[in-house]
Amino acid sequence: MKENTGISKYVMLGMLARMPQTGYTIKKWIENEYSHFWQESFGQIYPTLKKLVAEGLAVSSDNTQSGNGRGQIVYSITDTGRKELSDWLRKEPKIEKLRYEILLKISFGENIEPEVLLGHLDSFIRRNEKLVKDMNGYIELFKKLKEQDIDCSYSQLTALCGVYVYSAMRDWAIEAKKIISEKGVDDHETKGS
Amino acid sequence: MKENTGISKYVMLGMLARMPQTGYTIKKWIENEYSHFWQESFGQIYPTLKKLVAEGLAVSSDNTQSGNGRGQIVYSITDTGRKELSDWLRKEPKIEKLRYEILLKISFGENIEPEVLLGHLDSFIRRNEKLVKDMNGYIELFKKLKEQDIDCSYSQLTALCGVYVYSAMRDWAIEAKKIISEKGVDDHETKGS
DNA sequence: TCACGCATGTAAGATGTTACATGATTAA
DNA sequence: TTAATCATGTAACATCTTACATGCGTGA
Repeated sequence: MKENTGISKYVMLGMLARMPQTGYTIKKWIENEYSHFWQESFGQIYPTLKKLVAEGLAVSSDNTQSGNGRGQIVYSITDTGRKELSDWLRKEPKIEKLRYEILLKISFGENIEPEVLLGHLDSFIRRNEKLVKDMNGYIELFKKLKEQDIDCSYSQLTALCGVYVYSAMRDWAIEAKKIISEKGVDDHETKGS
Repeated sequence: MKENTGISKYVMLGMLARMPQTGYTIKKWIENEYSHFWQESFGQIYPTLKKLVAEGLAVSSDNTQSGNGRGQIVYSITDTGRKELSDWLRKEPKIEKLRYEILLKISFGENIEPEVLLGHLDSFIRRNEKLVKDMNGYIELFKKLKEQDIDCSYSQLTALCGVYVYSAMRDWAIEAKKIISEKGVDDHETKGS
């Protein structure tokens, strides 16, 4: 019973709850819509999907040679799978693992010229600006889909979270640049290497 | 040459660049000051520290029975270690791995009663409020230390980032609650289980 | 004496990524 | 015909967490 692939299992279940899908399309969804808070690789997806079937949480309709490519495998969620998913959804979420390499580098900033940090912050700002734009793009898309009676309100909420967080990151980086360039430079000079 | 323990190696180097330390104190620092953007476990720390010594990036002064406990091992960074650290600091940071379980659950929200989501968001808000408070506490502490000529400006910057991000998270969650309770409830009702 | 904090360490397992292999279809 | 995209999969490796074992010092 302790043989699951951690949370990936529930990610797959949640994706299949939307509609029957292939591992490939699940990957695409996660890349596009989820990248700002979750990521999965094929090396996780395909084995997990097989496990779901083995556990009776999904069924695979092997459409060999039907569609395109080498014969795609469409997975659908079962009732047991839906039950498993909603049980998990009820549990209080706790995993919040973030690893921001840039913050690590900033925090070790006294070991490097401030100009290097300013450079890192510049690309960080650009990256976050792009992400905010992307997220707003998704929100617009979801709004349009809603006009066609396709409801994506929950995905829209996560995109909104992206807007909030990426904007905050950008604002922080701008402020950090200001603080570093105002007083960080002479700091390093007086110390030398 | 591909035998490093990933980024943990540089985290250790950065910690030792501040002052000679034991693995235990490094863990404490990371838990307190870094938890919002990085985490390391003893299972990573101790082996990594040994590797640093093997690679000549640090030296261990084995103060057996000197301090308290079973005999602590104090590690210090070498010149080669400092060089390695600053080389790494120069490289553009890219790792940004975040896994927010709560966003996953929100995005699968249509499979559960909205009340469950509202509950998750409530504890999320409380958690972020506490974190903002903690971060502000650190900033105050760092300011006081600066009056005593102990410079923590770079750590202060990362704490500031915490303030920005956690505030954004809290604000988003408040907004999300509003959106869900305004229209999410009847949505689920019309669908049934 | 007993619990707790300090302190180090390892083994096992869980988790995750990367690189590779395969091969069909589609569009240029 | 060639490249890209669709599509599945595995093996090797890298990484990370968890649980455990050890044991001293300090204060209640």
